Amino acid sequence: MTTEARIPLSRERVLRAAVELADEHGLRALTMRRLAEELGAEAMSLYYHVAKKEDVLDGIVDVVAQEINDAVAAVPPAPGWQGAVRQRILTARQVFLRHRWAPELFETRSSTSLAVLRYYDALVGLMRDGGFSYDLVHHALHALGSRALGFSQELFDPAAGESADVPAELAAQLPNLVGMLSEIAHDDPESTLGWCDDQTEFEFGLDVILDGLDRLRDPS
Amino acid sequence: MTTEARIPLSRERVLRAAVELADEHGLRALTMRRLAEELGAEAMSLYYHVAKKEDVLDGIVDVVAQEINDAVAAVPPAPGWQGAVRQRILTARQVFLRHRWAPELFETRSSTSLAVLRYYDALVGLMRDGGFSYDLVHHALHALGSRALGFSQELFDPAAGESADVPAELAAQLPNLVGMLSEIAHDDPESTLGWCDDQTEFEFGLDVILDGLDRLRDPS
DNA sequence: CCGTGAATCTTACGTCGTAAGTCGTACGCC
DNA sequence: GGCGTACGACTTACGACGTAAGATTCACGG
Repeated sequence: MTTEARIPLSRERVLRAAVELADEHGLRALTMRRLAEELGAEAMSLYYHVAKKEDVLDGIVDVVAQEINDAVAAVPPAPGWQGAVRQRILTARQVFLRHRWAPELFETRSSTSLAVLRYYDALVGLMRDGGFSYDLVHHALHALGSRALGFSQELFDPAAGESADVPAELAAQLPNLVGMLSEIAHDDPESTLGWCDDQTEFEFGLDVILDGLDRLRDPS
Repeated sequence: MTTEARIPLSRERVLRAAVELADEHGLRALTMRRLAEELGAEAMSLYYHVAKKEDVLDGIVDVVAQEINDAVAAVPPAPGWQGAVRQRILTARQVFLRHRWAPELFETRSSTSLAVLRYYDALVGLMRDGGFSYDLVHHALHALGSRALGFSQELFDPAAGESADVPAELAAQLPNLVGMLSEIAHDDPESTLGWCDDQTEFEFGLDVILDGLDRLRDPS
């Protein structure tokens, strides 16, 4: 079944296959052996093009970051610092939605991918143009956290409770939470996924922060 | 060297040892064999008290969450919804500072530890008392994200650049970032760690969000 | 035709989580 | 007191992982 002609391996091809593998089967499935198999090669052959597995992980972070930079470059900037930053971040978010495994990786990597730095550099530029001091930009980046890149870890409730039957005895211990969940479920009849729309919530949180930052700029 | 009398294993003892091991040597050192060794037992013996490694991880998340609940319970509540929430979150943060590995674990676990739910329940209660609708509380939890629990992943700059020598050619590609970093370094003579203080930044971001949320409450 | 160097494969080691089975010992019951 | 029983721990073993070391293939210029 070696019908595939004979495309030689290369760092690029390895990283591309790694991204594809993670997209389709998750980060946990991304092992050197599986990756080699996907490329029709043996595990050890990858090591000629890649230093070690960590190098692969750093590499695919960089691939995604470049994809983000390409995406934001393709969209004409919205007016106003806040519009421009908002648009940039939401555009970046689209890329993360295509690579669900990426947030976890971005957060655990201590690396500093050049592409990521370029992304941040442009973001800093937009804020400077909007009248921010370097000091405020610095605070702003910390305040935004991973939101600056376009994602915010859901660390609660994706399917919390599965709507129905909390064990009742447990529900009594969590009156406020149960109250909130039941009311949200009512008020939100045709929400997209489960009982809350990630995209809406992401934008809400983002706007709270951007509005707050806008008020902290030098009075104009 | 079996001088230790004969304390029998138990789920509790296993989880406690796991937390200790992670505290001292990091999450990566937390293997079933190492954990058993720490307890003076064999790896497979742990499986009598614990289903699998995932169970251990879920377990230590719960241990930390309980520690958080104990900590917040020991502090008399500050006045005002904003003060109370702020204090609660900063108190929780102290616990994460004692367990640096915990953020990563909280974020990757899909579990819903009862202790975590209790923490959120109380938080919801504080906001309700402050006049929030359930709907706004729901938005607020999303806006806060992991900040509600007391941490915000640093996904940039911990030692970015190491102060000195960016390769110069690279620096030219990142004018805004380089400008910001150099100025921050000047303006912040005796910062605690590196060139930016995590605690200060965490509080800054938290207050931006809390102030923003306060403005969104029903007018009182 | 034959080195030669780059690209790939083979083999092997140590570590991990854990399935399956074995063994010692404390305790209730006759 | 003797003894089955079952709880709690141990032994052995397997497959998957990352990767070190060395053997092998192959295209190409002399």
